[in-house]
Amino acid sequence: MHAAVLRYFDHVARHGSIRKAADALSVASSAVNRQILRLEDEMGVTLFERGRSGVRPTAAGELLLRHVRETQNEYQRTRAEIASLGGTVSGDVRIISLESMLVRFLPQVVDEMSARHPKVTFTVLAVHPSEIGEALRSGDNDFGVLFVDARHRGVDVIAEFPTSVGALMRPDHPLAGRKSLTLTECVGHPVVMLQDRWLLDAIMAMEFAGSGARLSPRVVSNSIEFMRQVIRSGLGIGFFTPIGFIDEIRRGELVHVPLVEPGLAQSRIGILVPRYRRLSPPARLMINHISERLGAFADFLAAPPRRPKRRGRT
Amino acid sequence: MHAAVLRYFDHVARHGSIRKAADALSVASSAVNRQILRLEDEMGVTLFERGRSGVRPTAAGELLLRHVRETQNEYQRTRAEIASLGGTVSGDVRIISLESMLVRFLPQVVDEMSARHPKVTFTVLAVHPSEIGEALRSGDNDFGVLFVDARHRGVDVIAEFPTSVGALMRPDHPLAGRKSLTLTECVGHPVVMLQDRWLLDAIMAMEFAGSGARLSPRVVSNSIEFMRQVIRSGLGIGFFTPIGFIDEIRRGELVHVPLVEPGLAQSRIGILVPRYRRLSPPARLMINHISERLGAFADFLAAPPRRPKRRGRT
DNA sequence: CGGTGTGCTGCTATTTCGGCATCACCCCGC
DNA sequence: GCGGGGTGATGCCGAAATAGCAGCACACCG
Repeated sequence: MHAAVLRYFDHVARHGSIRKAADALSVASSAVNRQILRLEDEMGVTLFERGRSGVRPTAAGELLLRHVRETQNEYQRTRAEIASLGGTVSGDVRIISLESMLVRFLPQVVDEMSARHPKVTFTVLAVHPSEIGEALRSGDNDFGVLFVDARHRGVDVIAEFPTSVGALMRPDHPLAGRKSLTLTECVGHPVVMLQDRWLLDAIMAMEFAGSGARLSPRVVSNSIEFMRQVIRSGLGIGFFTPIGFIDEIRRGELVHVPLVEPGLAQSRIGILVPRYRRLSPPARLMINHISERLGAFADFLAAPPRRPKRRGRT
Repeated sequence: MHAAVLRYFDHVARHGSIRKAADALSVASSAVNRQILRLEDEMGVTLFERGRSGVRPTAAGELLLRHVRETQNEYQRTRAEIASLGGTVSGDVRIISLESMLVRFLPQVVDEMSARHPKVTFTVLAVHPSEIGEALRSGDNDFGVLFVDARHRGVDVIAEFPTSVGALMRPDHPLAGRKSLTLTECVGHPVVMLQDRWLLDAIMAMEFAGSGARLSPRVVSNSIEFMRQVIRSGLGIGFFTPIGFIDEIRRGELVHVPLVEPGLAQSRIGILVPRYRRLSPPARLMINHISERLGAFADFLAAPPRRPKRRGRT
């Protein structure tokens, strides 16, 4: 429905090059070039600065770019809404997430949603904490499953759940019997650490650094899967939210002891949506589903993991 | 830049007929028809119900229509924003207004703005009070200069000014010397009245009706210009905000005595914008200018003509 | 100095689009 | 019943917009 020049313009801006954009679009570069020139003529201003190694949007180009991308996003959302009139929910749901949610939680939720609504597609991306703000505001994503951070602006938290960040260890670890722990109590026990600023949010990094606790990292990695194996081998304690390890905890292979550090106790995982963004029907369904599943986990964690009795939902 | 089918689709919905829309667009009806058919094929749903006497949007059509119109509005706003980068402000400012503002106030403001920014065009419409909500929410208009009414939802009041609704009369009228009046004090004096629900807002109609004051209307009309002449002839008292008669008041040809009826004292004229609407640069300028001029009038009315004082406002 | 990258531009083929005439249908008034 | 005027849909054809190909001019780099 929308003119091809919208896609061309968007791609050129993304690739920073007319030829690369044309390549990605599978059209001749001359076609893309002429559309851009015609567009500039229509607008009466230059939209790209021509450099020796490509093009870069001018101020006017940025403005028009915002309009073009918003139009494309709204078009997709409108199509999904129209399709949902016929009873079948369809469209693409775009989620940005904490890495820890990508390990167990979101795959399961996506699987369930996908079975229930076969025509819905999913795009789930892990984002670097520094890019969260831009990723939410750009309009490219529907919502995020992230740590709630008051520093985010222009973002609404439409559901949040307490997460007990805690020490993850084998059941035969000396500290495994404790009901709760402080970081200082962990001093002396070997720990496994995450790579800086990734996986765990910057808030937690600050808390760990500011607590004054001297933890001796035996293993450092940025792979949660690697960490999982390391902790199961008994090489040390890991500090995580339990969500990525829910299966091991249920099976009794790992024990999660909540930390009672004052700052960490308030950690919350929330569903964050860009303010003023209209959500597509599948996005709304997905949010409902994630909320439900997160609530179930919160219930499970509130009840002692000794007895793996099922709380409520299926 | 945008595909022609957007305009076609919008016009067809507005006119309720493909042929009429094609006529308004100055294209053959077959062209418009084919574009609509192609659009429906692309969407996979019927967008119009074909009736005996034209077409009517289906639910899916309404959804797409909203997207199309929003896209067109945002495009105009974006163009104005790009144009303002070059220093010259341009674009169309769409205002809905009280009729009383159209008589003296807005023409003057438009004239001043038009002189300062020659490339800005203006669309100023008087709207029936019952249509204010829709007119603001439809996205077709930038803002309204209207009585502030708490019943409006989804609308932000970004500036408001007290208006002293009062009795308008010749200087030689028996009541002309008063500092203030109540409606009951006007009983016995002939008055000229406005036609119901028009010009004066519904609030005021309620107030007039509920005050129990029995006023004898000698002349009833819906034309402010006609009222102006009638009052100047001394046929009676009129009840208006002074804005439409500011020239006569300044020249001493008419006197405006504020009413102290409890409900009426709180009347305010405000600049109302649809919530979440991004304003184009000329619209912002126009709002600033109107605010300034309204503030000047408020000052003029607060202090007798001999001593004009300024209240801070830019 | 050629090699590779960039954006731009004639030329030509193809696709799309618009205009005209026409058809089929429906409703209303005579 | 029967035109007349209204509607949207279609076939045909010319015009306009678009895309593809090849090539140009320029800038960088080793």
